[in-house]
Amino acid sequence: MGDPSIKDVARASQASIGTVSNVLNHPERVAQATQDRVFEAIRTLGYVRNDAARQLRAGKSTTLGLALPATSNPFFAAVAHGAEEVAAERDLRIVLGSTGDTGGQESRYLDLFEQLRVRGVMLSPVSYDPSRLDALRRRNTPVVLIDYVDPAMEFPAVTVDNRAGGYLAVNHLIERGARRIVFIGATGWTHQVVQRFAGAQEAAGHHPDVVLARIDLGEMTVSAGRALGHEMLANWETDSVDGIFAGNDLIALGILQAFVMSKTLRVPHDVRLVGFDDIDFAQSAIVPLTSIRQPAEEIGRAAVKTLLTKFEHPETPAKVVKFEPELIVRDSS
Amino acid sequence: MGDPSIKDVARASQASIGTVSNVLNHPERVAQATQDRVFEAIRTLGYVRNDAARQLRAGKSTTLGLALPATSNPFFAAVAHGAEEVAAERDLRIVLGSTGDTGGQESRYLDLFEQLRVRGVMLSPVSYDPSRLDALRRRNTPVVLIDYVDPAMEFPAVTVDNRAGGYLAVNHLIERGARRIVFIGATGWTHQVVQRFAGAQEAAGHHPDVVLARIDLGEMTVSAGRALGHEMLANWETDSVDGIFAGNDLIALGILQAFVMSKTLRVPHDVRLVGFDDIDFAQSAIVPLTSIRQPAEEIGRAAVKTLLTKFEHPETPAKVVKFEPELIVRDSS
DNA sequence: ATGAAAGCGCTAACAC
DNA sequence: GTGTTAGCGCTTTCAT
Repeated sequence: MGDPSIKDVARASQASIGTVSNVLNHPERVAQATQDRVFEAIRTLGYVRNDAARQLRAGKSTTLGLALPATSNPFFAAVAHGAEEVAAERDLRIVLGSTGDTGGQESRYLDLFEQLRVRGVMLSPVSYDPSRLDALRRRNTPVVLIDYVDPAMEFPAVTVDNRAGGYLAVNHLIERGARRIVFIGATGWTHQVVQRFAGAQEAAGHHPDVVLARIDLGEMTVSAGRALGHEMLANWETDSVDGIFAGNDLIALGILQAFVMSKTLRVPHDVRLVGFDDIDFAQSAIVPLTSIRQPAEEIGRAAVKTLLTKFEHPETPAKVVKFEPELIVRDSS
Repeated sequence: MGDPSIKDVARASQASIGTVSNVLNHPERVAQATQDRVFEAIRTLGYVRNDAARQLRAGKSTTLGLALPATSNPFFAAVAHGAEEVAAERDLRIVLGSTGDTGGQESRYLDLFEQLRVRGVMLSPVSYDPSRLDALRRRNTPVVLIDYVDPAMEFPAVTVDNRAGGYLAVNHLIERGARRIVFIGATGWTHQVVQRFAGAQEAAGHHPDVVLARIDLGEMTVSAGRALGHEMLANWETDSVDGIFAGNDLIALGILQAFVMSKTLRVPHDVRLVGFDDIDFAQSAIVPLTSIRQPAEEIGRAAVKTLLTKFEHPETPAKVVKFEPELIVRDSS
């Protein structure tokens, strides 16, 4: 037979099911002696509340959906960590989804969140589809965008000024003497990457003698970066590139590794390298990595807080929380 | 008003509730024309299945619980990734919990899993409590242990031979000439760490001239390692330590960083350093890190597969899948 | 091929 | 303080 239900507890403790429910949810309404009997029965039966039944009854869940491009990237892991921290304080749980750099799983997780009737959704969109989010809004599920501001300003957002970050990175590269710079992005560009490149272009635009190229990877991982690094080495023509701005730290670390292993190219002597995110491992890299820092945990915390505000004041107009990126100079540049 | 339910769909499509349900779950029983009408209504109404109601009716969920010590550690993130991969193939979803190095949240997540009526639990126990797991077994929820074999062999497990890993690490250190070795663990030792130390002791035991000490950290993170590194530097007496075996790569990377920054201690010249896990970032470390590799994603995949087997053949006796760790020699030793 | 109805476990409204 | 009951949305007999 199945799990003990509230009905079994009622029988065992000689109370009605309503009373058992009250013991659990409004103990102050129940006599002490009854409570004792009920708790005793709960213990001996090993009763545990059935969350599905509760939720069905309540009509809404106590879960938040969080969809991020790549949870294995320490940057996003930190965002999730910050979010969990705040959520836990309110006894909210988080269902975390990894949508993939290319967003292939994005729609799948949104489906899941809808089926789960999550109380709110936090999404770092890869393939931004407003109609998808409209559906959420029609069911009154608050949505917060992470690292994307929708042009119509319909949804609140928590972002970092990626464009400014891109500017900082390339401007720094130029100040350090780089003139032939390449930006490493990814095909199926996420909005973030587009913005970083835009900032990079702006910085390069101020200097007529600077050339800014770009290369797209299939995914923004260490191994993709490493593969690219080896490829660049194989085709290296002296002076072809003297500055690299990697779309994220994983790529930067991969490239760095390839260069250092080969021993033919020194960083920063031959090529200057800047990453993005400033993950923890950037500073313990083989050549400590110059990077653009984003406050990962804070972003996660702010996203949950925005949701909490929406719960309490549904009519709050969409607000954008914007963090400023920071250039962290280390040895790689 | 709330979300559209199956009832609304039934009304809008002039079909009964039962028929709508059949369209969704057993389309072959329903005439094509009816199906078309139903799907049309689903679309216009924006109907989405209510997972809570489904689950209540079914009596069980389609979710797996996975509790790991620290999801921000790339090693565990990779384990989770492997698990998700296999789970997704079977349309199972995973609720991931971070129990904390000290296991403070372990019980909390087990509670959650019980309330959720998850179909199976994967647990890397920090504070192993058999009675807690017995409760799960009484409700016929399969459990797989990760990186821990319970002495009674009541639960299947997926493990790496941590003891062998510890042996490999210290044996290697000794072969490279280290004689005064220190192991860095954590208070509230997890079973894994205990085993690693046991293996370390065994290796040291073969060499009468080798001294093996140990230091415990509050948590096994990069910053805890870095703090320890600075402390060690401050109290450095020449020749006091010539080999360090860190309980995991995060600690090793932190120590490494402290040493390299100070420039007074060279790795491996003055101290040889070995980590554990072989996370991706170990090879791009400032001094590429020698480490003991564990097949993270495979562990995750094996855990889910073990659960799947239990679903299909509940009476299968508990089996232990054991992976062998591998010494990866890089520059730090 | 379709419809009617029971019931999963729970909470809240109401009656006593 | 305690008990009774309706109903959340769904799937599944069982009739028709």
